[in-house]
Amino acid sequence: MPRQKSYDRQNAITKACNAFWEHGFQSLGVRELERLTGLNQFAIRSEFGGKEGLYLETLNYYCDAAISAEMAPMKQGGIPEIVSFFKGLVTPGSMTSSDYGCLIVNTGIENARIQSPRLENAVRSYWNTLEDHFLIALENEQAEQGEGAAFTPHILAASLVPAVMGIHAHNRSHRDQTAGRPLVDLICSILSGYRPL
Amino acid sequence: MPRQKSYDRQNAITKACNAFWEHGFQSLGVRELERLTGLNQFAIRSEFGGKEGLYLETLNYYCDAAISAEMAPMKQGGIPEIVSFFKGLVTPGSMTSSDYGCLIVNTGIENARIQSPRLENAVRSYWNTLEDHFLIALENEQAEQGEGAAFTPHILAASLVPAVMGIHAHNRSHRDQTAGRPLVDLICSILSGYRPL
DNA sequence: ATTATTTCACTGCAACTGTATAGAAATGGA
DNA sequence: TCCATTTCTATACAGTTGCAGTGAAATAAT
Repeated sequence: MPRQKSYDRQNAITKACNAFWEHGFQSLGVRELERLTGLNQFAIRSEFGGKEGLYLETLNYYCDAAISAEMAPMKQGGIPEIVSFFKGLVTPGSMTSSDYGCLIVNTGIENARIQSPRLENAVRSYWNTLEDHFLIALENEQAEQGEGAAFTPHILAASLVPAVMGIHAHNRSHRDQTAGRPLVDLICSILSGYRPL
Repeated sequence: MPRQKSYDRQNAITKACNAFWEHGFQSLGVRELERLTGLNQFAIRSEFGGKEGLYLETLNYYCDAAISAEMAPMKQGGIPEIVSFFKGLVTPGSMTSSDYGCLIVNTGIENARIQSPRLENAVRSYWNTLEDHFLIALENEQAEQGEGAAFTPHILAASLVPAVMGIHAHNRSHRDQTAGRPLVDLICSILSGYRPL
């Protein structure tokens, strides 16, 4: 019965994600958004609930992709998997590596003004999820090493999260997805030091 | 001969700095800027060269203040002065500690769209200055320790800069100027480890 | 007091914002 | 073919943006 849609929903979300990632939320007008995603204004409103709705959808898409592609291995792993995650932050081709930094970091900084609780929750949830993954991997590691482990999982996990933010922020600032490598190397060497041979 | 101005220039810059720090550049309209700074539109245009001119002035003010208040000690110091700098990032009352993160980090992330070369230069210059201060302090430290120092100054300096960004980003994201403390502690303990008794 | 100069408050302007609405176009069943 | 339903394009709308212009107010030297 209905007329067929002129866009592919998932494809539009992917394009919207890239667009917001690069330009931010406020700077990206609805008309430019149409152009970059292939959506039309009616679709943005009826399918996603307006610009903010579409943004929220892209945030969820980004989070899910990052979690399943980059974080997930840490749940079954230890320090080596954390090291892999950090290396992914500055490895071209990785989901979590981009000249535009990280959509969540960017949102967290921009959202201070927008003050949208929905956006705030999405951001907070992402960082909680990351910290949880770090924590699980560190607890796995601790269980493997026994009581002699030279770190406290929950404290170390809490300090790795802002390090991730800093790598992203540095990448975006330099518009270079490998710019944060020195800190990645430092973190990785510290973590490796916690893992006796 | 001239009519006296209704504002104090330095006071206006200070207020503008706080306003931009909290709200960002794009989100803060000229009319709200008037309200928050005590300036009038004519003054913003004639005295500062419009909104972007005023923003640039606040960036310079912020940079100068941060450099002289927090970075300067590192030029004559070593690792203890670097440690002090990091602690300042999460110490209420410090110039470099704020619930709104860091004006320069925020600008670096927001400016990806604005693409103003003047803003870009201000940001880049700030991070270069910080890295230079780290480098000098580390070289001082190395000179004091002799050839046995367990770090390479220019590599370590380059990795400390994104760590600073991450602490700021974390603070802003949590709207809590002490939120980045776990990473601060981690960095400080690493640095202290580089300094034999 | 008159004058020249500067700063002021106020209004106007074109461009843009996100959203809403209206009518045309497409679709598949009756 | 006609119809109900959905999506499309296009226009309209009220609100905001940064900036420019205009005449009044203030100031200090003449």
